[in-house]
This record gives sequence, structure tokens and C-alpha cells, in this order.
Amino acid sequence: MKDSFRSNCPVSCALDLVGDKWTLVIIRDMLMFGKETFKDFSESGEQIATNILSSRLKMLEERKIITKHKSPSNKRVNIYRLTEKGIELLPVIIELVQWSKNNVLEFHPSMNVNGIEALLTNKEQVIENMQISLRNKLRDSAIS
Amino acid sequence: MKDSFRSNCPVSCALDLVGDKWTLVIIRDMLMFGKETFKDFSESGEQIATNILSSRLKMLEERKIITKHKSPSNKRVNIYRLTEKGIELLPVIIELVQWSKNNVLEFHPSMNVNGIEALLTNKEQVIENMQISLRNKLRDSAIS
DNA sequence: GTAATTACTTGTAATTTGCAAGTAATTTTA
DNA sequence: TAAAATTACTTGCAAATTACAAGTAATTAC
Repeated sequence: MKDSFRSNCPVSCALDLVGDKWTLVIIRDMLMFGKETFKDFSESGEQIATNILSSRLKMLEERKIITKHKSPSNKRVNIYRLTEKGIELLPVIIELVQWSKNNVLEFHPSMNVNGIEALLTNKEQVIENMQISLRNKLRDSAIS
Repeated sequence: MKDSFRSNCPVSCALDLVGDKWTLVIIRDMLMFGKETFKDFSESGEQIATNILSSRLKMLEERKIITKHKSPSNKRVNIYRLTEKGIELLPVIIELVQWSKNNVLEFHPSMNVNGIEALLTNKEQVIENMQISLRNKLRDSAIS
């Protein structure tokens, strides 16, 4: 783990770890849509190139934001899961959703805002519940 | 304003506007440290190159996240100020701070966490107060 | 045993970034 | 008031990153 932080500022440190063009898109897929395989991520609407996806998954594993496991049912499939560090990125993602809804929609009217209202009217509680559910999923898969 | 959004997802839309390596560092300088001139930004600890800074300020202005004004007291100085869109990025920045404090500190022990505790123990209220103060500053400067 | 699937790697072109230098319009200093 | 410094840039070029196309290895399905 090279110490390639631009400064000692917590904001730039976070950006140094997850602030590139693709990382938070992958994290979003895991947090919001339960995606967990290479194929899942490569089929997202943003069309990430497979070499970039590969390098980002490797990076995220090195940084302990995700873990990599072999699928028990299919030997050629790898399963990627969020660690606690990854689950704690949910509030960042939710704030980005809220900002987009308030500030980007006017520039991109076809943006998908389905279900955002429900999510934001009880933001704190929704985040808490989603994180609990993600932690449960993580714990269950560790047992089995 | 070209429509170069990767998808209709609010998360990726936000990232398409402010999700590059430098933009949120500039926004942080404005939100947290009250910086407002080219020189201010170029002196930040992250050492942004002046050509990148110049292109980001132009981009942020096009996207209505900041405005550009001539300084009334010094004709060679431009003053950049956050719009409401920019002020609404504060929750994103604060969540990045919190994530760093909980998840990055162990990899980068010299990270500066001064004052973070106070900020996070009453997060909602602190964000609200900071935004009110930023809006007041903006309104005052519009009058004068 | 042939075809398809998953998770990659490799190569190359295009784009973006980093760094050094230079410029234009002031403003400050001597 | 002439010279030096400051601010906000632009330009050029090398280095790094990304995008796109293609190929590969290890399974698994038919």
C-alpha cells in the first residue's frame, strides 16, 4: 500500500482512494444493486472497460474496501463483497444522489429519479437500514 | 453544455460533473476555507497545476457551480464564489471527511483530524449552520 | 467434445495530466 | 516613473491514464 496521498486533508485522502472516474460507480453497484461479479459490473449502464474494471477491483481489494472470494457453486466466478469500509461509503453515495436530484436534473432531464423521493424523505433511517442489511448479508456469507 | 453523461444514474451524473481528481478539492477550499482567488487555490497543499486549475474553474463556471467576478479593489484579481449548487455539495464533502476519519486514518496516520470530532458529533446542525453562513456571505456580496 | 461463459490480459490509440516556461495586465516598490 | 512583482492565465511537450478491440485460460453447459 503505497502512501500516495496528495496531502493530509481528509477530503483529498478520501478522493485519493475512491475519487477517480470509476471507483464509486462500482461501489454504487454493490451498495445499491447488490452486484457482486465481474460480469455484473461490466454490464452496468456506464459501460466500464474490462481492463479498467479489473484494475479497480484489484485496487479496492488492496485497500480493504472489498474482498474477493471464489464462488462455491461455479469455479470460474469470483464474488466481490463490500467490507465495513465499503459499506460506510453509503452516506457519500446517498448525498451524491440528493445533489444530483436537486442540481443536475435540469441539465439532464432523462436522469432516473425513481424512488429517490422515498429515499430522501427519511434519509438517516434509510441509510441505517440499508447498512444493517448489507452487514447482515456480509455476516451470513461469512458463516456459510 | 454538452450532454456527456455516462448514464441516467444520479450517482454517475454527479460524478460526471464533479467526480474528477481535482474538482472537489477546489470546492472544499471554497466551502471549508473560504478561498476565492486563483492564487488561493494554487497555494493549497495538493499542489494543483495552474493549467488544470484554470480549466476546472472554467468548467465549474459553465456548470453554474461557481461564479466569477472581478475584484472591486484589485483589477487583476478574479473572485470565484459558490452558487447554491456549490453550497449544496457541503454534505458530500462532510461525508467524505467522516469516511476518511473512520477508514483512511489507519493507512495515513499523519492525516489531519483536528476539529473533525466537533464537526461530526452534531453533523446535521453544523452543515446547516455552515450553509446558512455561506448563503449570507453570497447574498451580502451580491448587494455590495 | 464443441460452444459458451467468466474473468481476465495485452496492445495500441486517444485523452488527460503534470511540469516548465512564457505572457498580459495591472499594482507595488524604489 | 521606471523596474519589479503579482495575478491569472496560456502554451508546449512528456508522462500517465483511459478507451477500445482483440485474445486467452479455465471452467461449465449442451
